[in-house]
Formats: sequence, C-alpha cells, structure tokens
Amino acid sequence: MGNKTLHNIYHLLYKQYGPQYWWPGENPFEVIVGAILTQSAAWQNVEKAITNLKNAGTMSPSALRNISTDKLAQLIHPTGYYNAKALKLKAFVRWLGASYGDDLNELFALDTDTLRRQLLDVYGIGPETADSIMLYAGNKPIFVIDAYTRRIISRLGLAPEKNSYDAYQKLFMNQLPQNVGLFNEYHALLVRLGKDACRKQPMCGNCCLRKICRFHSDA
DNA sequence: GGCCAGGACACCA
DNA sequence: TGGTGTCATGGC
Repeated sequence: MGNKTLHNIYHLLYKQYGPQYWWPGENPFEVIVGAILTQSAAWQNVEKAITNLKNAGTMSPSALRNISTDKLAQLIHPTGYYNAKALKLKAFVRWLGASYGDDLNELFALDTDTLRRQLLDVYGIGPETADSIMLYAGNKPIFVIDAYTRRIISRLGLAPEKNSYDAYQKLFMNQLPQNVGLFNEYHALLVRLGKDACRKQPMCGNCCLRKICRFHSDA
C-alpha cells in the first residue's frame, strides 16, 4: 500500500462532500454529552435528547449530578438505551466533579496518554467515546475509529492484520500528520461516506465507494 | 415489518 | 483474545 493512500482518500472525500463542521455542539461539555448519547444511536435522536436536556436546564455537570437517574433517563429517552446511558452520564459527571472540580480545561491540560487512560477508566466510556471526547471536545490530535471506518477501510482492502480498534487507529495515525483539523474532518467524512455506502458484501459495483475503489486500484 | 444507527459492558469459554 | 447477549428508540 502506498503511504499516500490515506491522504488521497481524504482529499477525494473532501472533494466529494466538503467540510462536515463537526462536532455539532455549543461547547465542550455538550460535545461530551453527545458523544456518550450517540453510542449506537442515530444522531437525529441524540439531538432530541440534547434539546430535552437544555429545556430542562440540565446541560451542566452539577445539574446532571442533582437530577435523579430516572428523570435523566426520561429526558434522553429518544436515544435508546436510556437507562444505561443515564448511568453513564451520571458516572462521568460524578468523576468530573470529584477529580477536576468540573473544570474541563484542567482535564484537557493532561497529556494525551494520561487523559485517554483516565477517560477509559470512567464507566461507559470506551475507546471510540474517549477518542471522540479528546478530539472533538479537547482538540487533541487523536484519530477516532468507528464501525463505518472499519467497514470502509476493510472493503478497500486496507484492513490491518489485527482487527482491533488500536490497529485501525495506528493505521491512520502512523500515516497522517498529527493534525487536529485533519483528524476532525477525516473522521467526519468517513461517517458521511458510511451513511451513503452500500452495506452489502462484497462491495457492490455502483455504490459511493466505487470512485474511491477505482482510485485505490489505480494507485 | 425488518434493519440498523457516529458502542460499551458483562459474561463465557 | 474472541464471541455473544444486553441495553431500546426512531427513521426509512
């Protein structure tokens, strides 16, 4: 594989779709809440939940600590898994208050490795959510891997030997400049492509991946 | 009416 | 380490 392949795919995607303006959210805390709520859920449903939280005056760490878990679950009902996600939000704000006095600037002042380890220790925050928080709320140069990314890369024949989150992440981070803006836009573009792409295996001949496929086989 | 969304965790072998 | 079940609504 040419070491410029991932660069070229990025430029092709950007040319096709343009900037995606991620992450939708008014401030870093809202981005974090959205990152937890969007786990295996359509963003359209997450927006409804975020609106509910704002209307209830609960889009803040202290407000989320003070509200009951049941009431919180009601507010985020549209996202699905609302009981589980209510516990996850509770776990995060409890930890944020106890460890950092609700100060996200202090949290994001940690070095990248320490920050990621600490986020992963919080209940409900796995690799993708941790990396989304770091990149889109903390502006840290780390690449977010999701199901779309794996599917697209795999179908292009670029899958790493190990089918693990870390292996996919290294694939991108070893070949691209450690640039927050690039990582931000690239992941968003992969999701955009993923929404368009045909899900059938093997790759069908006429879906939105075709152009990239043709490019890759030419490269 | 079935499928699947911008996952994570518990439990098992 | 890897596979499976669970959590669950809403749009197409």
